[in-house]
Amino acid sequence: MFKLTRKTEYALLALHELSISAEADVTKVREIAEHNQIPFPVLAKVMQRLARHNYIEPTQGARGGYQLHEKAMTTNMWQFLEEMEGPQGLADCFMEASCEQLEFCSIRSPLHELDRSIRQFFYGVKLNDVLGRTSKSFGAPFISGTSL
Amino acid sequence: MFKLTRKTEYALLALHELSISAEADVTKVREIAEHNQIPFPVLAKVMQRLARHNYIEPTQGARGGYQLHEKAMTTNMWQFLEEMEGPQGLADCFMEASCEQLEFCSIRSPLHELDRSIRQFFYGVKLNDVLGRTSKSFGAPFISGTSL
DNA sequence: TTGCAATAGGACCAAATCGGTCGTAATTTA
DNA sequence: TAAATTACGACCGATTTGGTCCTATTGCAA
Repeated sequence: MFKLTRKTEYALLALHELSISAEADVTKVREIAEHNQIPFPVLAKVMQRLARHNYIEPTQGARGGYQLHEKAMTTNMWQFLEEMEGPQGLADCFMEASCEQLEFCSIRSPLHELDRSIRQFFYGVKLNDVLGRTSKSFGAPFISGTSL
Repeated sequence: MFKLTRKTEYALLALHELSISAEADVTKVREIAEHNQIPFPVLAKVMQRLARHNYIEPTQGARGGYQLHEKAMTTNMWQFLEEMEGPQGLADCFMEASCEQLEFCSIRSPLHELDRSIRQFFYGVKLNDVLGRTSKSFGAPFISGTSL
């Protein structure tokens, strides 16, 4: 239920590699693929997706490659995950509008509450945190109003 | 990435229905299936799984059915999810032991930290909370040590 | 004791998702 | 022009998921 897809892992690895290379450098996909043992064609498409969402800047042609968009590093993880893997949520009825038995669903309201607090949690995590460029700890999240 | 499987939803619906019926009653799977528009054979197996993990108590034979184990209501959601859907984690290397490039992985440590804090979050959510039998709110979880 | 209603559980299937390959354009440098 | 690189769609195989079907097994009740 919580596993990152392979492509999201690849995206994180690639962003990490870009983040530790000199800002002025363009890095070739092939290099990143080799360093991280990722099949080149797969990573290539991951990079295109990252570029479409402005996490990185492509340079085409020979001597081309990608550069990091620094501002992407402060993006929160929920947005990142949705841009990498599509709309997220505990249940379809929290993403698409419809569920036939919406009105009869006995657990919708508490589940929706849980869904919201998961989102809140991930809003607070920035890409930077996950790329290990800070020494910050996520700490132990807690639920206000409930006993742990 | 975060979606509950259908079977987990079914399990929650069933537990909810058992939780609002009289304690002494045994409830038939067929009833629960009809009330919630769940295919009977599917729900039947979900119930068996719930029983195996002691969330409910089966009574076999004619006039049989299931009863809620009250103590299950205080089970935390992480345990519940793992018992319904199997081992959970952000990446395989946090569940199974091995990953070929473990030592080279540049993002393992921060991801592991994130994984841990997600677990902590779900440890704090009890089945009771998700079944809507309390009016508790999950509140907004936060990450200590990071700026939101 | 026989028949029915219920849980127990395995075998199987179709659809969706996921991870990956391949082929072909478009773009830029040398 | 040739080579290197990103851009992108079509396709494939494996796995997961949601579901059906069939056959025990158990226990109540006529």
